[in-house]
Amino acid sequence: MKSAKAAQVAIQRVIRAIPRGRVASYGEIAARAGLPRRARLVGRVLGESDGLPWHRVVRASGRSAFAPGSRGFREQCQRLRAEGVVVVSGKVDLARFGWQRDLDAEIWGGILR
DNA sequence: ACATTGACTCGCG
DNA sequence: GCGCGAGCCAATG
Repeated sequence: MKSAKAAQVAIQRVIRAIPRGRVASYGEIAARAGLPRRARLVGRVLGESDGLPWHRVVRASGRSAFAPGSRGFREQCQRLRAEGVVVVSGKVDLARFGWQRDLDAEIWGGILR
């Protein structure tokens, strides 16, 4: 049973699991929800559901999915910075704040060893 | 059933 | 880094 509703629930669950101070891409979320190639579906669910940490979801490039300067764009940058995420030129460094691509430990571990 | 529409992604130039 | 085109797929009319 792979109903659309089941997919929606799976996606919501994954998004709620994104740690504070971290971000994840649409494709990443879809994959983690067991729905490869469903990035657009993630966007749809975000728009229809509320109560989700939508601001922690960005494009694969690290940029916001909202148009630069738009309401949602500014709101997202603001919320992210509020939880410690560094946003440079409307972009997040996935190597440092990406959820899955958590190179943080390895990078610093290597330098500070 | 067909066409359009995206909070997307990737490869090319 | 930016624009373009192609691939993608559920929802909508």
